[in-house]
Amino acid sequence: MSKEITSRSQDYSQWYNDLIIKGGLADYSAVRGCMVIKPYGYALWENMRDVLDRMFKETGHQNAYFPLFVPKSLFEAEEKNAEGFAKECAVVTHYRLKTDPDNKGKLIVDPEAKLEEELVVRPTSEAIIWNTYKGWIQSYRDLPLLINQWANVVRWEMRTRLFLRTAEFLWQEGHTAHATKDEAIAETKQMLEVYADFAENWMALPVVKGVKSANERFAGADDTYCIEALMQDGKALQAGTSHFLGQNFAKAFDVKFADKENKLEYVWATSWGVSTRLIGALVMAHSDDDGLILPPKIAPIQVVIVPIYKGADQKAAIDEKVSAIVKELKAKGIRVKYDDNDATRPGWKFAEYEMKGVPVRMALGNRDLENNVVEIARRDTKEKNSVSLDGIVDHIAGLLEDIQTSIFNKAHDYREAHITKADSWDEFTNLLDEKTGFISAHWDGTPETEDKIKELTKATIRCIPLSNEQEEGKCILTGNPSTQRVLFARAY
RNA sequence: CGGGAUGUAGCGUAGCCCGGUUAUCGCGCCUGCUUUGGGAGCAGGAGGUCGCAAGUUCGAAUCUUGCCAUCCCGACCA
Repeated sequence: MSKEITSRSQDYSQWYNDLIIKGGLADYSAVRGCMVIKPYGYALWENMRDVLDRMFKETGHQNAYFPLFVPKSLFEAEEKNAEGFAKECAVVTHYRLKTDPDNKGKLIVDPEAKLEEELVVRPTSEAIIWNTYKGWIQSYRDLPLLINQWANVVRWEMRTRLFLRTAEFLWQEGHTAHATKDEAIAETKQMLEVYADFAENWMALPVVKGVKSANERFAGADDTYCIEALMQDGKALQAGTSHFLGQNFAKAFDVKFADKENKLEYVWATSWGVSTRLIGALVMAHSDDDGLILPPKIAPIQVVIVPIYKGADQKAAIDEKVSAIVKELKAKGIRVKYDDNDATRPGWKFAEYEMKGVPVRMALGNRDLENNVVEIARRDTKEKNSVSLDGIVDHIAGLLEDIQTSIFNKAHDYREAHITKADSWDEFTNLLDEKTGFISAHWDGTPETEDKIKELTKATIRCIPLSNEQEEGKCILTGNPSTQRVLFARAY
């Protein structure tokens, strides 16, 4: 078995899978298209979830939980939404098995137990939630209604990839109801800012904030705002979306409220979500050929301490020193692991924690104790230094901040270097094939042109950046007049 | 659902073309001793319906047919 992580130049897809499996985040499962998130990967998700959850609550949201199953009649109420997801829905048709009379020890679906109405396993929860909101909202005093749910959803994808696209995935979905259009739009934009803040300041993942074109918009939304990230292979990844749903769901589910003048109005809606896909984004944005590189702020283990010793006496001396350091680090809120497992040797541990992306490693042996120092290695640059044990805790705290900033800057520099303007079709296609990344180009604004470009190049419009400057130009494909550049890329 | 490939121990594989003792090798696993500053060494050991089924044959991992599963490339997608 190869102990090396496959070189990214050879096979990016293989590189990505190796990172996740060898980094201990997840495994393929026995179920088609589904994955098992292992404890280390789940700890990472929990850290991300905790930060996001706090941000949601700080912006006035509450958590709730809605059913996994959506009756088909409810699911189809909002036509565009239903159509958009129809092709990837898992459907429950029966509620019982029975023993197979012809095949001992086997079970068959009991044909007697067919459901009157099929249940759709939620691919997203707008339908069941808006059906519920109908009963919760009567007056403007009930608004705004600001709810988030942490849940799993199922989308029966043809082809799957660990974290990026699995048949079942974990996510959060916010669903809000508002009295006015402006308030709903403000909510949509606010949550986009929350996502961008989380991506950049916690995941060290630089993102472009923007609006989707009509083709890429969420089924049932009037506008889809998104954050787009760039992976190290030059492909874009949608990292989060925030939808302004207009009154589409209110009308589909007949959710009206009495305003101050006692007039009945449909409510205005938003929904927004991020998923375990963010972990995939993290992996592809920061890792190198030696394994994962996790941002300190969300890494399950921020510091690992590896003892190096011969015999019980040396071990005892190291244990004593380390327990004092661990206590101090924990007091500062630093997540530290002392790996004194005697079954594996130091070299093994070094490689192991590098693959897991632990930001800082301390190695402490007899030699160090004599000199009152410790060897500190940072994962991102692989620099190793001998550092005095006096004031070590402050040094580590500073180092963690440095690493957080440093990996953000590295990803940011890469992203900035891969946003390129194209002003002719040849330039556009060459950039896509040779340089990759985001291509900033003029587009005539029609879905037909976007489709044609996708057909010819596999590139899609990732977003129309919010910070876009208005600029006269000609569409890259048709030459028709255009007022602004949009970002194209090949995407996951 | 179209195109391509692959199924041999927990993982990765040799053997298949050209049928013939007890199915190869590495990693991992178990026991013991020695080790421990970058994936340890030695010794011993356990582990197999060769994807499933039928056929050809004295004899099938190997040939034939059917089925199943998985992976890769498309279409679809957070």
